[in-house]
Amino acid sequence: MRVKRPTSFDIAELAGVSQSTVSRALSGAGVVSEETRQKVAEAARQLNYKIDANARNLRLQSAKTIALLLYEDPLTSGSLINPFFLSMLSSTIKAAGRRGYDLVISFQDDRDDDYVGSHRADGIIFFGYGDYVRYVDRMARLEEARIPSVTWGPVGTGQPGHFIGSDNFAGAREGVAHLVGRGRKRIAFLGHHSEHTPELRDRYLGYEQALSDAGLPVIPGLQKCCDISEEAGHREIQALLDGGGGFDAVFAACDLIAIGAMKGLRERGLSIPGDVAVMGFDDIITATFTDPPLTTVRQNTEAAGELMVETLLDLIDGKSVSPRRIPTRLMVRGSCG
Amino acid sequence: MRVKRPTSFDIAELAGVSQSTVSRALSGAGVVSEETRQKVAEAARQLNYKIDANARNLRLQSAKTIALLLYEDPLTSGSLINPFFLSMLSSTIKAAGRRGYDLVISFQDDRDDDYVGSHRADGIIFFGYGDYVRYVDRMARLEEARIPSVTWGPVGTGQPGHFIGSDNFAGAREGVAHLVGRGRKRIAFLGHHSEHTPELRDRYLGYEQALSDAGLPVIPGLQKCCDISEEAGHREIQALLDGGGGFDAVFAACDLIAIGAMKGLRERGLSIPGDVAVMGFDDIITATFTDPPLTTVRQNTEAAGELMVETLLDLIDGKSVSPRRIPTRLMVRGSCG
DNA sequence: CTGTTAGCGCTTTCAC
DNA sequence: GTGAAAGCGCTAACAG
Repeated sequence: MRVKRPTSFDIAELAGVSQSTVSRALSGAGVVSEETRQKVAEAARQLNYKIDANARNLRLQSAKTIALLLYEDPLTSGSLINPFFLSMLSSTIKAAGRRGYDLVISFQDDRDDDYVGSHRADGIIFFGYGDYVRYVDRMARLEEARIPSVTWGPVGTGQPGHFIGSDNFAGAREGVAHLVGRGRKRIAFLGHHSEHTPELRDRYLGYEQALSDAGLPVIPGLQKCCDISEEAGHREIQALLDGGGGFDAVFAACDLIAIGAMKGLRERGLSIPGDVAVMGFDDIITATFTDPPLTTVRQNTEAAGELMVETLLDLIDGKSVSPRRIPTRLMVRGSCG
Repeated sequence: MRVKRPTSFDIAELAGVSQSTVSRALSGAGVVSEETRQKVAEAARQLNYKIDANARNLRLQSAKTIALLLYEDPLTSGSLINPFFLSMLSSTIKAAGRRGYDLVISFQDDRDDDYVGSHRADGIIFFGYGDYVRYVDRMARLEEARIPSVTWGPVGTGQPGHFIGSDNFAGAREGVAHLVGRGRKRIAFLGHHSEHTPELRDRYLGYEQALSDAGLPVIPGLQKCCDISEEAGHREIQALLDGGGGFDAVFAACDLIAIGAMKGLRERGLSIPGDVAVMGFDDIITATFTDPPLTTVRQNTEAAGELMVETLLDLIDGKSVSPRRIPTRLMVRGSCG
């Protein structure tokens, strides 16, 4: 099955120049006369020549490739089925492509230093709602091994590593302020808020801040730990209702939770937003198609992918980088009145 | 930033053997005494040695990598936001990983022969609801260039290339038969059914077949061309209703369309499944969380990823392969009564 | 069972 | 502006 592909020597012969000239002409690097460049380009086109990536990368000691490692298994955990990540994935791949980088993807986060150690990738991007406490050691180790890596998520935790993420605190604060502005006073929170998931904790803190801004108390019992899934949202809203309810709005840490919660509310005969307003976070496509459409805090995935790749490539080039928070944007639809 | 990484010579020196012995010991290929193997393994561990992928692949003229090319752009087309593909993506990556292959992903389908031509990948998997007519030439060209490739989707079109896909015809037939069994007689179809999208056409044909099986006519005007998105489903169900309605069930070519259609029906005050039963295709996670939960024809993404990778690797090994249809499974929930 | 040696295809000095 | 030659780190004959 393997087919003999042309090498730069074949091109050289056809173009009547030396192999090194072919390399110079094609890489655009060295100085080559315009005439020679033309000849070489034509010969390459004629033989359908492609530079051998392995040879090139071996010589250059690089890979022109970024490894994208995902914390969680989308098939078993459900977390990554989160359409939000597909959107992130796409923008990241495109950002890398624009800079001539390929992306290899793996769900086995334990292969981190394998990729860079073997020159299969030049750096790593980490993705997913992981347990960040578990990853402190890993980050420290990668840093020590001088493996360039960027992690999506919690910015400003002070732990080792480089981070890019949304401004979760400000986003949540703005969202909950909107709820307050519509007259809601007893706002529940659905999501984790421990140190293990700093992104969600920031959203929780934004929620608290917005209440405090408005002089409203954080009502005990209205905060529920909740995994990132529709199932969990569905389950926890029921727990909240079983616990006596007493809320007129729900701020969910992500859209999937919000969607599950809406299902639970409907099942109990509560109207949205009449009885309970619901707000999400992320702005996945489905948010437009819930009933009513979901008001939510949008994360800018386009900017996110771009910034992560840019930051990683800076790191690979040895430049210094700083963590960055990407602004969110409130998308007002029908679910909050 | 670049760090000097140990080579097999460093390992050889530390272990007190020759470099080629290191290679043999680590690749597991050649014959090496158990004692030597131990020594080498220990030395490698000690220096945190990783085989250089570029050197290895250059030597082996392979890449141990599969390129996954997606027909459409998830950010602009919306089609790939289709959670179904994330599920496929995940199972494919895992199947490849189990066999020691990495996956590079690109949304630029025009880079097809670049990947294999440059030895960056050993073969290609194509993905997405593309316009297959446009791809006949491409497939023929890849075949001629002896580039191993497998395409997800339409099995048995007779066009060049190797295909793996669900049994769309049988799945649709079973689904519509279920609808008929519940007493529905005027069943609309939402989706494309041209030669450009053979997968959807097969679903359409299954729909026709089920009606014919039951002695029911295909009622003119109840079939609507519809893109693969919630937006389109929403739009086209309205067009159908504006055109006079007259249907008691909708068979949607995919879940996203079904979800959009449900929204449209609700907006017109129609009850599901009371007035209109709705059935989808794919079984994305969200199907469980619609109101009512969506009855749908499930595609087996686990088997799909496994089979695509297996087939591609056979092709790479020069083995002959045959197209395969993967059985679907009807998931009965609430939306069809 | 192990060591020596010859490349894989490319980029990049170094001469000219 | 171009050619000759070295060598990136590995695997696989080939000897011994």
